Amino acid sequence: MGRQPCCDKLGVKKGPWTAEEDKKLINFILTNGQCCWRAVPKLAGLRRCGKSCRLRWTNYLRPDLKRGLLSEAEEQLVIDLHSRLGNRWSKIAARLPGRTDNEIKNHWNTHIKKKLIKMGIDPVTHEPLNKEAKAAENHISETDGVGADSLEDNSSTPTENCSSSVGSNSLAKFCNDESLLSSLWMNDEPPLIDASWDINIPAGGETCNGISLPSWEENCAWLLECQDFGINDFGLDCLNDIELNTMNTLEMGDKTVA
DNA sequence: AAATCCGGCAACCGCGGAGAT
DNA sequence: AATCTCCGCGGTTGCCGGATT
Repeated sequence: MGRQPCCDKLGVKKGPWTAEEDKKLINFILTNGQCCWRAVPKLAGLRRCGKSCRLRWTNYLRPDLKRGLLSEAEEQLVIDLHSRLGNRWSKIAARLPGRTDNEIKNHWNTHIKKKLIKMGIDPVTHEPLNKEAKAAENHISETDGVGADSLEDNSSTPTENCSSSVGSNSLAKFCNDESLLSSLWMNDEPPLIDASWDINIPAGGETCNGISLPSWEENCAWLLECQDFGINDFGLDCLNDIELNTMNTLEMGDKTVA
């Protein structure tokens, strides 16, 4: 049907985002919330395509993002979810507060995959590698059903699924964490964080599934540190009082810490 | 110290789904 | 029902920094 490009390629900037662009995007989203991404670049004064803005926001600028390496618990959760959902990174990410699909995907490809292979587990099927080889020898196509679609079927309990698919003690241990897993599999919809993110910033230090959520202040602190610009540099003249107070508090807090 | 290699991660690309018309 | 538009997802690419030679 001849799909149109997502944006006018002419005059659209690509590549790494600058601090200035980040400022503009943050400023715009905080002021207006997330609206039509296609319109964002124009309204925010950015020479980017809407898609790029959305990606930058969701993967990097969102204040509810956690930064840093995945914890052991998170990693195990990713492994377990992957064994059920396959490469549905967004679904997996929805169950890990403060993590993005891109982050999880990258972590999977760079760390977890290797880890599993080292442990003798096939990162695709989550079956022991030697068993896989055997199955391949016999041209058994049983594993066809282990893909993502079959995983949609939540008829089996988490523990059943775990014990059958894993040769890893640590993963099995993790799967026995009933409180965590039950909350994950109570229903098809993920708890808490699947709802689209909006400007309702948590007060801070909350937890979800035993995994601590970063506070708005922590995230902003990270942002401000990394971008190496202060609140006043943001040019957030249009922020409302609450937002400005929050950020000012943060800035003061940073100074006391430092 | 310089060159090369390699791993990690941010960002891009293209496709499919969903809603609107 | 067909078409259009937008959004979100997953795969892939390419850059950057650290490790190694």
